[in-house]
Amino acid sequence: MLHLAVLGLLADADRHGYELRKQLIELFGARRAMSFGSLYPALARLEQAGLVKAVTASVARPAPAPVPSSGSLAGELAALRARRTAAKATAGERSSRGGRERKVYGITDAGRARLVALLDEPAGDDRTFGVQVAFCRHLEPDRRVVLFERRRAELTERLAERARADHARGSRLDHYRRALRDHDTRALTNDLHWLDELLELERATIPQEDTP
Amino acid sequence: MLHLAVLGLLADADRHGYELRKQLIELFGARRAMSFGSLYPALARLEQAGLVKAVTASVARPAPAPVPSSGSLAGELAALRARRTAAKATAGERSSRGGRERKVYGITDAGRARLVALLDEPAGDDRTFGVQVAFCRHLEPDRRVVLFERRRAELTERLAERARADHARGSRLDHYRRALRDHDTRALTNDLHWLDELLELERATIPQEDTP
DNA sequence: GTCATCATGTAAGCCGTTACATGATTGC
DNA sequence: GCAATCATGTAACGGCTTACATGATGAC
Repeated sequence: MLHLAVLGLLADADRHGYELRKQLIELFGARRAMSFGSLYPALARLEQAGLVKAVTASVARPAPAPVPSSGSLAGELAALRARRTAAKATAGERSSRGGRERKVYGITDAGRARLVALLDEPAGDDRTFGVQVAFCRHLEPDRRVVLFERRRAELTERLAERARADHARGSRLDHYRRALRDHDTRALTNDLHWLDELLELERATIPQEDTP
Repeated sequence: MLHLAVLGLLADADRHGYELRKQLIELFGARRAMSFGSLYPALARLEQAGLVKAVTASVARPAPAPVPSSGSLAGELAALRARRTAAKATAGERSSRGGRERKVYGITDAGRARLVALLDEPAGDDRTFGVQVAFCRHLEPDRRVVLFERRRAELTERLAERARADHARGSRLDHYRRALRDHDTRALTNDLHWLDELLELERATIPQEDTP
């Protein structure tokens, strides 16, 4: 899910980790946005896999003047500070604000391919489907229809399962469980209607290959 | 979440692990029901903590005739088999069907206390709130109101957050993201209405301490 | 005789979280 | 000079899943 979200966002524009998370919050809300603790390692893994590449690395050229190690801890730290300040001074495209050097990532061709593959894959998770919808413009129109219809089938199946269970049980549920169940069913039905709307619009815009 | 669900179900009646999971599926649906891989260890932990106790253990009395170990693997296995068959033959309350001996658990007083504590705790997770509602009849009426109102505040906050984000962004979202956002907002609003209904009913049945 | 269902458990692993370590810059 | 925000990372841990091991019983 994280990979999907990161690749999806980077498909729009190059970004650094911190920025990525802010976007995640804006798009999915604070509680669904992954924490830095998983975001940064994920970026590193994606980079290693060649799906993403650092565009503006804090390159820190071979160390301007290597600063012979004095052996003292304070000296080492001072050297590090100096190196960083230097890097900042020379980094042309940096905006004036911000603390540490950013590491800006961009998506690669392999990354784009991966993104499409992840969008095309069955969701598994409810939240994953939401992310897929958020980025589904990167999908071919016909694959988008498949995505929506797969989801539709899944929700229909859940409703059927629910109906079966309701039938089996003689509706011996207390007030709260009944309220919960009814509400869930309504939510499921709303989801289904929403999908139908999406599908209708999708089919209206792509009347593909119907002239024999 | 698992602890809450298990304690909630055992508060209704004594059950064994396998049965517990079937109930979980019926109540929350197959995809939200925890797997055996987490259910059995959870039961063991709850038992150790004294929140649950084995009611019908496969007691396997000190081994009817200890069967002096022959040293051969086949012999050991045969002995085990015999012991099990014996246990089955003597277990009075077992229903005729089923394979292995069941381990039926019941909730203890400490377990009931824990259940109420877990119901009273802030949800954290959306799914946890659902489980809390399913078992909230074990809560005192006034605490139930607190549970619902806390949730109400949480959802209201999410809607506000969303409105803020919508305002900040000049609504530059593609079709799919806008559809997703609108649908989420509608779902949130429906949840809020549902909670209001629950709260209204709750207050109607308990007009507590209003005569000064 | 073999398949589905009942029944209990263990082990490995995934995916995420919180908490910590580190530090620059801006605004009050 | 202090807090907030920007910025990147690591380490420990949690909770759940899958896959595996084991086996009885009934139905077909």
